[in-house]
Amino acid sequence: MPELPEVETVRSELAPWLPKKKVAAIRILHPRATRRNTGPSLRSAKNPIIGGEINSVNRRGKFIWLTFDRPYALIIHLGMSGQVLLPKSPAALSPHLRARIEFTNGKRELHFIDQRTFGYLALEELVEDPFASAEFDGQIPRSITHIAPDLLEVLNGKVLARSHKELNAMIRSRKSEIKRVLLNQEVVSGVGNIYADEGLWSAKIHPETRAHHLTEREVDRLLNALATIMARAIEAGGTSIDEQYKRVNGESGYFDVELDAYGRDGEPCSRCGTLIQRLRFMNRSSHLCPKCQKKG
DNA sequence: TCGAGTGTTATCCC
DNA sequence: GGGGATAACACTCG
Repeated sequence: MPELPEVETVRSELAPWLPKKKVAAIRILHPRATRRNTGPSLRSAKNPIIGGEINSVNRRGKFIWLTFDRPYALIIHLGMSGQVLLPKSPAALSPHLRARIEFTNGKRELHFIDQRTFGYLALEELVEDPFASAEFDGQIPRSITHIAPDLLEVLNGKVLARSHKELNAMIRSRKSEIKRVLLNQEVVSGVGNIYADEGLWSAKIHPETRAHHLTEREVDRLLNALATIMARAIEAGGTSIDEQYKRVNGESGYFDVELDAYGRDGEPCSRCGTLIQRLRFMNRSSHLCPKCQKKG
C-alpha cells in the first residue's frame, strides 16, 4: 500500500486503538518478517517489549513505529505490499500473514500481512532525532536516523534541522534527474513512484530533468504540488481497518485518489489532451505528458 | 511463459 | 569517502 499518504492512513487508524494496550506475545510467522532487525530479537519470548504498554503510534516518511513505556520502538515498514489489520474475527486468516501481536487487554490482535515480504517488523532502540522534529519527543528508532524528514514535516515547519528553503536548495544541489532525487529517502522521505509521477505532472516538470537545472521557483512548485496531492490522498484515505480487512490484498483501496499521470499511459492528459507516455526509468516506470512536461 | 508491480539497500563503480 | 547507478529481495497477476 505504501507511500506517505497510505502509511499515514494506517498510522492514523492504529492511533486510536493501540495506546494503553499491553503486548502479551509476538508471533513471527515468516523468516523475512524481521530480517532487518538491528535491535533485540523480536522472536525471543523475553524481548523487551513483551509486557510493555504502547504509548504512541508515529510515522516519518514510509516508516511507522510504536513507542512503549520503555526505551524501545517497534518499527513497522510495509514495503511494497504490507498491510496492518486489526481483524474482528480470526476466521479469515490471510495466507500472507507474517506476524501477529497479541495484547493482554483487548480481544483484537494486530496482524502484519505482506504478500511480497519486502516489509518487516523490527525492534529498535530509540535515539535522538538528528532532524529535531517537534514530534516524537525528539526520539526516533536507530535504524531510521538516515531517513530524511518527510515532506509534510518540512512544509509544516515541524523539523528544526531542515527548512522548506533548505530542502529546496538541497534538491537543486543534486546533479541527477529530479525523479531520482525525489525517490531518494535521504533527501526527502515519503515520496514513491506514484506520487513522484503525479507531482512532476502537476508541476509540469520532466522526470529526467537534472535537479540542478531547476529554478528555486520550479522546485517550490513541485514541493507544493506534492504536498497538495498527498494531503488530498490522506483525506481520501479514510478507509477503516474493518473495511480493509474485507479487501483481498494490499493493492485494493490504493487508487481511490484520482491520478493524472501514474498508470494512465495511452490516456489523454487531463490538462492538454496529449496522450500520457510511459518511460522505463530506474527499473520501473515513469508516466508523463510529453507536451506539458518538456525535458529541461 | 514473461514482464511488471507501490520500496529499500548492499554493493558495485567512478 | 561520497555520490550515483544497479541488482536483488519474493510473489502474484494479466
